[in-house]
Amino acid sequence: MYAKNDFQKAKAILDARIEEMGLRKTVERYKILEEIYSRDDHFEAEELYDDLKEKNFSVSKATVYNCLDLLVDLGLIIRHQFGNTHAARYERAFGRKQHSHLICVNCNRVLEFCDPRIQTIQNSIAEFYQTNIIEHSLILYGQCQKEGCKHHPENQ
Amino acid sequence: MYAKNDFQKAKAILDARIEEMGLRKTVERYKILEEIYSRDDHFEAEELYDDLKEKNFSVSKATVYNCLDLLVDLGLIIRHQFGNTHAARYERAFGRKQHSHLICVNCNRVLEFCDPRIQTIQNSIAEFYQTNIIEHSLILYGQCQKEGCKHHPENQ
DNA sequence: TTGAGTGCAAACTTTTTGCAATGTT
DNA sequence: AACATTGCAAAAAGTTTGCACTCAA
Repeated sequence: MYAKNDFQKAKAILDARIEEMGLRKTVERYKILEEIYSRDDHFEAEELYDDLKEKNFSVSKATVYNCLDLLVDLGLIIRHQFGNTHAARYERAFGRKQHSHLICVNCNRVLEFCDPRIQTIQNSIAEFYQTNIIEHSLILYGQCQKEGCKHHPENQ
Repeated sequence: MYAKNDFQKAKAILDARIEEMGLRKTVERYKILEEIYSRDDHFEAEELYDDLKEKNFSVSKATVYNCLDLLVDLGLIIRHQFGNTHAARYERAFGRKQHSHLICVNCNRVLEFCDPRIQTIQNSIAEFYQTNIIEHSLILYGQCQKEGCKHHPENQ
């Protein structure tokens, strides 16, 4: 299965980096990584916490947050700060092609899209300002036409 | 003065829309708008609150937040959610040309830049997905070379 | 054995809410 | 006078921290 290979890849990197950094291989870290790689969406820390609890693998929130930080640092997951919600959202880094986000301001649904021109822009700016650019985030806010999207009258 | 005209323009709109919506012309709303239009940066709600207090015009935080929401809705100010800080940041909408942001992950400084290609991308995506796109946000995260930028060793 | 990592609860930060007091219309 | 708006303080929401206990090395 596609996602399973991605998890194996991520796990191998986590393994290697944990050893390299002299950290400990705790059950929690691997369980959390596995849970994340079983998902295909943009989730909040709280959702991950609830999911694990529901699957009878309870971890404390502190551990969830600690682990998310570690996985972001290692590049195994990506953190987003969308403008329409308070909480940070995460997604796995492998097995999903690089993409940008189109957020529906009515129903909060996230649509992913790719456009190679963004990388071109990033390269131009990096060169112009002689700056080392680490990453970019392009978010479009719009109104999706999907069914079930509750259009607020004031947004029409 | 440049910024003063921008404030007058924003104030006129606020005036008109307040009447239109049957809201009340409170001193607070105009003071807050004026304070915002005297600034040229990306500030947090708390900073605005402190500024007003320092100028001997105290408003409650509730009022600051309420007013910021109103001004965003009316398009007189712009709200940003940058990924490196917790709090939302705001800037005035008039008198500043449309721009994107380059954030230094070391010192949190905000550099503004313009690139017309972003609008092109937005238009393509809007057409492709047959979606009404209201706004876009492109944020680049990098390491600036400005003096006083405290480079964290782990980021090098 | 040892100290990194965990769980828990308390603290903290940012934002929202409830309610009585105020002031615009 | 009516009620939208304010101030204040308390609550919420998301995240971080302190500390005692646990378990991987």
